[in-house]
Amino acid sequence: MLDKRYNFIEKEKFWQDYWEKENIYNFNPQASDKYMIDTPPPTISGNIHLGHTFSYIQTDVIARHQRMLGKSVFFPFGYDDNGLPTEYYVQRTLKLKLNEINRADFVKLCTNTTAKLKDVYRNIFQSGGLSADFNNTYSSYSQNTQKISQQSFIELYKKGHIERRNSASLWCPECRTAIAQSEVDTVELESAMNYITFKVKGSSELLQIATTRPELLSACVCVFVHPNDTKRAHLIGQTAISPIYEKEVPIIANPDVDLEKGTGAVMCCTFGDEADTKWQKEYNLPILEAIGYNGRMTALAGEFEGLKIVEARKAIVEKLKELGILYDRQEIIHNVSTHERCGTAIEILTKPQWFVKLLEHKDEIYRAGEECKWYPAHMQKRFLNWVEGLKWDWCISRQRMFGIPFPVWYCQDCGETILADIDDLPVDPNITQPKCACPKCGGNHFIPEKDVLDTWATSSLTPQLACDLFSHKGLDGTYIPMDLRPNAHDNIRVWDFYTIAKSLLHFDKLPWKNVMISGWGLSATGTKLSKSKSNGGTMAPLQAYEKYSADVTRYWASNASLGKDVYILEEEFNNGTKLMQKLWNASRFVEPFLEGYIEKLPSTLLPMDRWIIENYKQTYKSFLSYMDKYEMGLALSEVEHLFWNFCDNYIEIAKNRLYKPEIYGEQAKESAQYASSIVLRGLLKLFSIYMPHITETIYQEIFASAENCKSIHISKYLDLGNEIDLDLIDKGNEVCDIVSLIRGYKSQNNLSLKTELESITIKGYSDFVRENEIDIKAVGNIKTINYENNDEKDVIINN
RNA sequence: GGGAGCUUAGCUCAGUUGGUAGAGCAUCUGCCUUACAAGCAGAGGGUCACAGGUUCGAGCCCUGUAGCUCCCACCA
Repeated sequence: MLDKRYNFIEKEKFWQDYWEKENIYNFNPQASDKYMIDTPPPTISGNIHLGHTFSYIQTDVIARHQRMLGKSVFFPFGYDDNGLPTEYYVQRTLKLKLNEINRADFVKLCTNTTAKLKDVYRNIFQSGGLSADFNNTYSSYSQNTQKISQQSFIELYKKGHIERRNSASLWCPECRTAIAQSEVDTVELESAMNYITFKVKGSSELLQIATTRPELLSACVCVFVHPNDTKRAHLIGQTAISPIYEKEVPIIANPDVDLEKGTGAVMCCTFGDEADTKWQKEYNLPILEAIGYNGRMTALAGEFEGLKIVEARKAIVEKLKELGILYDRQEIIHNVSTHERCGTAIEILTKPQWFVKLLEHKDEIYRAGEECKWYPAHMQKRFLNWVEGLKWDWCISRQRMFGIPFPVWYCQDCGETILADIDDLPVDPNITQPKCACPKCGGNHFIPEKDVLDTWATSSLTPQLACDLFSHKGLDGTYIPMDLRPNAHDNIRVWDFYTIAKSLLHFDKLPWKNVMISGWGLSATGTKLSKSKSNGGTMAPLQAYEKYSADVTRYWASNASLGKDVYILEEEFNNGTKLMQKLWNASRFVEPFLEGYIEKLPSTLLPMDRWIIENYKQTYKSFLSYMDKYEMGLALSEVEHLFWNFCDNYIEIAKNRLYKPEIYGEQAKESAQYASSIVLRGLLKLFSIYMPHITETIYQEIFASAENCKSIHISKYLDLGNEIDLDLIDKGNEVCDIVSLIRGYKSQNNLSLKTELESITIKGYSDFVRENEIDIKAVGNIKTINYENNDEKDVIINN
C-alpha cells in the first residue's frame, strides 16, 4: 500500500542504495544494441551548483530513455582534476604563494584536495539520481590517464602533428604560462589612444603614429605607411627615430595599413597585437622583447625596467607629455583579450612552446563539425564559426606546476628531443632519465621538459578515457564514434573542438555522432553561476534535493528547451512538487482497484476506456519523436498533458464504475481496471526518466511483480502500437466537453459538483455521446439525459 | 563588421509539415467532491515586435526594420 504521503527524503536515498546494490545501471559491452555517452567529467575546482546539475540531469534523462528503449547504456563518470582550474582552486582555498612552495609538495596538496572534493561531487550527482556508474570512474590525472595522455602526445609527435617551436604565443603574465586561443576572453576596458611623434632621420619632417601600447616603444621595430598614402608615401625607405629611445627604425610600405585608423601610420612592435606577429613574419622583422615572462618591463625598456605593464604605460605617457612628444590623447573603451581564468590582459611573447598543428587541419575539422549532428541544430554554426576563426595552432605546453608532464627530455649536448618509450609510460622526466644515450650524439646528460601539458590535451581524450574503463585498451578508437557528447554551449569551442580535432588526428574518425548542447542555469538575476562564487543565495543542489527532492529538481532541469539558458526560480520548482503529489495521489486512487488484478484485455472495453488508451498511444508517439531530437522538455510536456487528462477527465469518469460495480456491473469495472492499469503503468514509465524515485516507488508497489522486473528503470516503455484511432480521441474529447459544460453550470450557479441534476438535454452531438450515457450521468450526477438533433452543439440543463 | 538565437496573456515560456492562439504562475468566482485544499471546477486576459510580400488562409514561409541575448572578429 502506498503511504498517505510520499516521503521523498527517505525514498530517494532508499532507491539510490537499491539501484547501486542491484547494479541496475550496469553496462554490458557485449550487448548488440549499445548507447554510449561521453559524459563531461566535472572540473574539480569548487562548489557544484544547480547550473552544473542542470546539464547532467538532462544527460541522465537521455541515458534513462535509451535504456528503456532496450539498449545497454554506457553512462560513464569521471572527474577532471588536472590542470589550471584545479591549481587555482587549491591556491585560492589554501591561500598559497607558488614561489614559496616546491613542486612536489604543491602537487601533493592538489591531489589531496581533489580527492576530498571528488567524494563531495559524487554525493551530489548520485543524490540527483544520475544513472551513471560511480563505482568505476576515471580521473584526468590518474596514472592510467597520464599514460594515455602521454601516449597521445608521443603518437601525434611521431605522426608529425606536434612540434616544438620558438614562436610567438599567447601568454598570461599573471599565471605566467602560455595559453591557447580557446582560453582567451574579450573584455571591454578603458584605455587611451596616444598620439606620438617620431622624427624622420635627416629631415625636419615628423611622422605621427597612434598607439594604445606606448610602453612598447622600446620594442618598436618599424613604422608602416600605406604605399598609396599621398602624404607619407615619400617617406617609404627612409628611417624614423623613435622618441625617448632615439632608436632608428625603417619606414616600410604595407598595404595592410588602414588610412582611417589612428593617424594612418602604424608603429609595429614586438608584439602589441596579432597583426604585429603577422607583420614580423611577413617582413622578417627583428624580435625585441620589452615585456618579460613575469609581466614586467625588461632592460630594453630602459628607465622603465621592472615596472608592471600598466605602470609602465602610465609612466611613459607622463614622460612623453614632459618631452612634448605626446601631442594628443583620447580616452577610449576598447576590447582587450584576457585570460579567461584570471581576467588579466594577455600578451604575445616568444618562448619555445609545444604546438599541435591544427591550422593545417582546419578543413578536416570543419567537415567533421558538419558531419556531426548537433542538437539544437543551430549550435553547429557556433562550432563552424569557431573553426573558421582559428588563428593559432594549439599551444599545449603550460609553464605551471600541476599537470601531466611531457614525456620528453632534451640532450644537454646536442639539444635533441628524446621521447619516453610507450612501454615506460607514464613518466615524469623530472624524476626519471631516458634509458639510452642520446641517439644523435651519444650524450648522457639530459634536461627534462619542465612544462606540463594543457589540461585539454588530456580532456580531449575523454572518449578513450571513458571506454578504457571497460575495454582496458587505452588510447584506442574501437568504440568511436560514440553516440552522444552532451555539454553546455560554452564548451563548443573548447572541449568539443579539441575532442574532434584529436579524434581526427589519431583515428581519422568522429569521436561521437551526436552532440547535445544544454544551456546554463542562471541565477534569478541572470548571472552565470560559478563554482568559485557564492551565487547570490541560489540554492545549492543538496539543498534543493532536501527542500524539493531530487525528482522535482530534475523536473525543473529537464523542462527547459534544449540549448536555452534558464533562470533558477524557486516558483518553478513548485510545479514539479505539484506534479509529484498528483502522481502520488492518482496512483493511490488507482492502487486498491488493482490489488490482485491481473492485467488482461476484457471482453468489452468501454468507449472512454478505449479513448484514454488511444490518448496514451498518441502521447507515446509524440514523446518518442521529441526524444529523437533530444527535446526532453517538450517530450515531458506531452506526458504531463496526458497525465492531467487522465486525472481530470478519465479518473473522474471511471471512478464510479470502479467504486460501484453493483450499479454499473462487473464488466464496466473490469474495463476501467484495464484502462487505468495500462495507462498508469505507461505513464509511470514515461515519467520515470525524469522522476526516477517516485516512479520507482509506485512501480514497485503496483506493477513490479506483475512485470517480474527488478526496477522500472530496466523495464521497457509500454508500446501499444502505432495505429491510433484519432476519431475515437475526437469523440471522447466531446464527452469531456459535455462534462466540462455541466461542471461550468454548477460552478456558475454556486453549486457543489456533486449536486444532483434532474435532467439535461444534449443537442447536436454524435451518437458516440449516447454510448457513454452511464459515464456522463455518473460524473455529472444526472438523473435523465435527453437527446436532440441540432445543427449546433449545445447542452441544456433543466433544473 | 560576420554569424546565431530571441521578441506570443501581467510574469515564465510552449506552439513539429501553414488551417479557429496554448500551458503554468498570477488574477477573479465557486466548491470539503468515498486519490489529492500543497486540492477541484469554472472565468477573464493576446493586433503573436513592426512593415511589406507569397497564399483561399500566416504566430509559422519570404523580404525588410527595430529591440534584446550570445558567439566570433575588431586592439595601430
